Amino acid sequence: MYGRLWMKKMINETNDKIRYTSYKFFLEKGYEATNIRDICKMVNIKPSSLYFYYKSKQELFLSLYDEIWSQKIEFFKKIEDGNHELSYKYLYTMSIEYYSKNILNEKFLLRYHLFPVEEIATLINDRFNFWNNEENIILLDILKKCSNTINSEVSINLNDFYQQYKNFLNHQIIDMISNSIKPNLLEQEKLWIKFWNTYVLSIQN
Amino acid sequence: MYGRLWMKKMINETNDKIRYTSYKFFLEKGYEATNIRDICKMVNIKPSSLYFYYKSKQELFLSLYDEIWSQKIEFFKKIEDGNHELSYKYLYTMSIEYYSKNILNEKFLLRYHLFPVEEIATLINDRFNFWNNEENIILLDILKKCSNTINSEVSINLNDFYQQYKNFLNHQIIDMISNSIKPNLLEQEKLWIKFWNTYVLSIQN
DNA sequence: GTCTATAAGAGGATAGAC
DNA sequence: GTCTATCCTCTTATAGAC
Repeated sequence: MYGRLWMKKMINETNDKIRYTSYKFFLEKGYEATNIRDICKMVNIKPSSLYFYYKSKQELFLSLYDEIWSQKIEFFKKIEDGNHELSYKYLYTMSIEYYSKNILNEKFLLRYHLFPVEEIATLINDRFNFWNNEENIILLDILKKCSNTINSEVSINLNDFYQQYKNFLNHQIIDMISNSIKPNLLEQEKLWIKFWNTYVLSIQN
Repeated sequence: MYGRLWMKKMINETNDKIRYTSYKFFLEKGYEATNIRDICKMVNIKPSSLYFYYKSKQELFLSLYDEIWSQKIEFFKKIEDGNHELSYKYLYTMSIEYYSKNILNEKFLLRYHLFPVEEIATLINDRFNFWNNEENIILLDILKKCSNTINSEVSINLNDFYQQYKNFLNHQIIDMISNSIKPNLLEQEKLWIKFWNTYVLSIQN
């Protein structure tokens, strides 16, 4: 279940039900197979009532899509501005914690990134580029701070490291999505050490 | 483009056009967003003609799904029965060659595995289990032969190795699908060495 | 085998009352 | 805000002629 402001939830309960229900449908059945009538049946309203909140199915979907991204960005902003000392390992640990807690959000994003819906493809693509760019900026900022705080014996090319790190994380996210299980702490530790050693090894050649 | 017997192609041209067109639609637009009318427009026939070949949209889809799996199984059977000396590295090289050549088939399978279509979910699931089991049997047979031909200094648990090997391959397939690029031979070589070294290292602990 | 014609229903969306 | 009623379009699938 994706997070929402508690206050907002109390202001308008129907809208929250709509959002929660349609999120689940868009995630599991997909955009085309999700229909307004079924959403409304779950929420116990008539279709015309939904159109009071959203002018179209598209608008409803895009609003959810943006909220998922926005929530992720906020999480990493908090890490950057938090008072915990930043390190590569800490960023990785926090990321895995976020992704395993919000793995359905990642499944949602993956679905519409890998298999775009024609009707909204260009809209989604624009939004993806925007949010992905936001994420890149924040993560590169965090990585920069990491490289400043530790006095590392290896000098790292941040852009290059970021690419490999992202690839490493993406594989784990895919595994979580397809296996529906979270890696335990020991496995995480092992995977990180393996990644780190391999990376350091590769740049020393 | 997925392969077909040349003879079969000549026997019935319309059916091949239907199969080729619907394959592309099911792959790119998805099952729900693909409609019979659009397929028929591309093939230059009327919808009622399509129902001469297939009794329903489901049947058409399932027929394509099975052909994709069947083709893959045939490839690995040929490797097993071929006269080339079997080794882990050879299997890997041949697999990558197959996957990069037929990456759209893998995208097709991934799509309906990760995001099942409700209407046909149980049917697809049964078929997936069947074909996946076939693949496991053949690949384990090949791996067994590999472990026999080489006089390896490390003794390998085949089932364990197979799991890790499959995981390793799956990550590369996902990368090919999302990046739409094939890894070059040098990268393949590097990835394999990395995988092999890490695996041997891990079983020595 | 391919066509015309059409049944039968599902889906997105709106008008206007309360 | 939520309802009833309804419009219009799209979709799978069939009947029956050629």
